[in-house]
Amino acid sequence: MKQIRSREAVERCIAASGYREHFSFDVREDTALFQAEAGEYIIREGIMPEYLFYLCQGRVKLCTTMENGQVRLIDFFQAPCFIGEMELISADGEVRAVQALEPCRCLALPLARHRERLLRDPRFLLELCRLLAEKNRRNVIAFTRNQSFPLGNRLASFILLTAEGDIYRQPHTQAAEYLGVSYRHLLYVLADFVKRGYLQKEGRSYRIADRPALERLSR
Amino acid sequence: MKQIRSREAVERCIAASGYREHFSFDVREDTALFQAEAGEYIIREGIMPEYLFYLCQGRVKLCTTMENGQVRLIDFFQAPCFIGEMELISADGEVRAVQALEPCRCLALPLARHRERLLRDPRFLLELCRLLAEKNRRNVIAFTRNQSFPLGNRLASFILLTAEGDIYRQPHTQAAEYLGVSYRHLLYVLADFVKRGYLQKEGRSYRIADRPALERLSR
DNA sequence: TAGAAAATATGAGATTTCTCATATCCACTA
DNA sequence: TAGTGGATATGAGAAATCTCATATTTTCTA
Repeated sequence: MKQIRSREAVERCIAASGYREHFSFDVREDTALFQAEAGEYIIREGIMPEYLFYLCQGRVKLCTTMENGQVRLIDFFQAPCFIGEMELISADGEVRAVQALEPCRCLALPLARHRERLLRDPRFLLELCRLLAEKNRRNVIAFTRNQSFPLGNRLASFILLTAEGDIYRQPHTQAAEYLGVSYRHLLYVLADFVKRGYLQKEGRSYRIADRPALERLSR
Repeated sequence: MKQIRSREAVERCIAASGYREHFSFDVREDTALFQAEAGEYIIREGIMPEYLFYLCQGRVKLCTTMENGQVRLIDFFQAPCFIGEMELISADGEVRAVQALEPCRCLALPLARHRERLLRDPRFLLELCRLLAEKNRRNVIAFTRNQSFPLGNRLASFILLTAEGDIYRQPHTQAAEYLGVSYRHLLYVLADFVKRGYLQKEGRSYRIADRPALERLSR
């Protein structure tokens, strides 16, 4: 992850993202700005992050490694949102990896200097409560909705969510895990999408060939 | 819901449940104690509660009514936990019903007098953040785990979770919705449980006849 | 108290999804 | 460079689950 030192760029991100409103003290001076390319890690699994991040541009995915070594996709987030806030508030839980899905910009507040203050800042904490409650609500809705649709629909959403431009390219193993279906079945439905002309296979990735169709399916 | 006025009973609940540790100010004096019987509502849908509750004994379920009038089960909670905290922090969201599954005792802090203070109390807010983060984690685990098991396993958990004593009696429509399967299929699997001797049908409710088997299934 | 609406129940056939077996391709390492 | 492990791929049959059709029973209400 590359730091962007241009003060002007930092200020622009801060101003455009509503970042400052989440705190009751002035965070501007100590806030750094990072740029992560697609595939790059913003938080590495198991390593307590040194910053509280605020994603102000881009999309990321959250993963964890299971006992058997398999990587499991957990969730997706898009700007604007905090990253690393779970690690901040409950230092006991495992640290899960956050990886950029496309070029991302993150504001970053160093925890070494601000952890204590954040954990005592009622404005920040109330904001966080609200965001967590909102996330909960979204999860419940997404989940209950998901359950009731066959894979075709959920896969369409997943492709649109994770595609970079027109290219879909996620490890099938992870995708199948995340979508809660067998590897085999995922391949069936992907093949079906190709047959219907929604996707075009290009080596080991897929090009979105009929975006409206996918959007219709994902509703 | 009946108020229990015995000061001694209130103090016992407060002491036994770790209630006071969630606040940085003294809540003891203003805290009331309520008793809810099975089936009774602790929070009614759409009506902003007048208290922040803290469940110190019993299990409850969270429901909401959808546009078409159907009632949808969302989640279950057991003591000790807050009830009505989502309504407190984000006053915009709809208020969802909380109903006792068995006799419950709830400590209750009147919001009229304490809302502002709670929303500015860093200790309470940090606690809440932690609980919400924990709930998130649990949800994610439950969701992803659920997805990968056939109904038999999930139904076993569901029966053990919602049974009152040895009697299972939930509206099939709600159960099917919650478990994410069709009404028809739920009935198939219930019939199968009866055939295998896990359950005994008694009129329109079911008696748990082989708890170990259900526990094994629910793992 | 008759009739309507909702919950319970069951059958039959169609879809979705799973398991297992097997083969190829690719990257990495000894 | 041969070999190993992992991801990709595909087939075949079985299991899980759905949809639709249709009764029966309960509950509510006019």
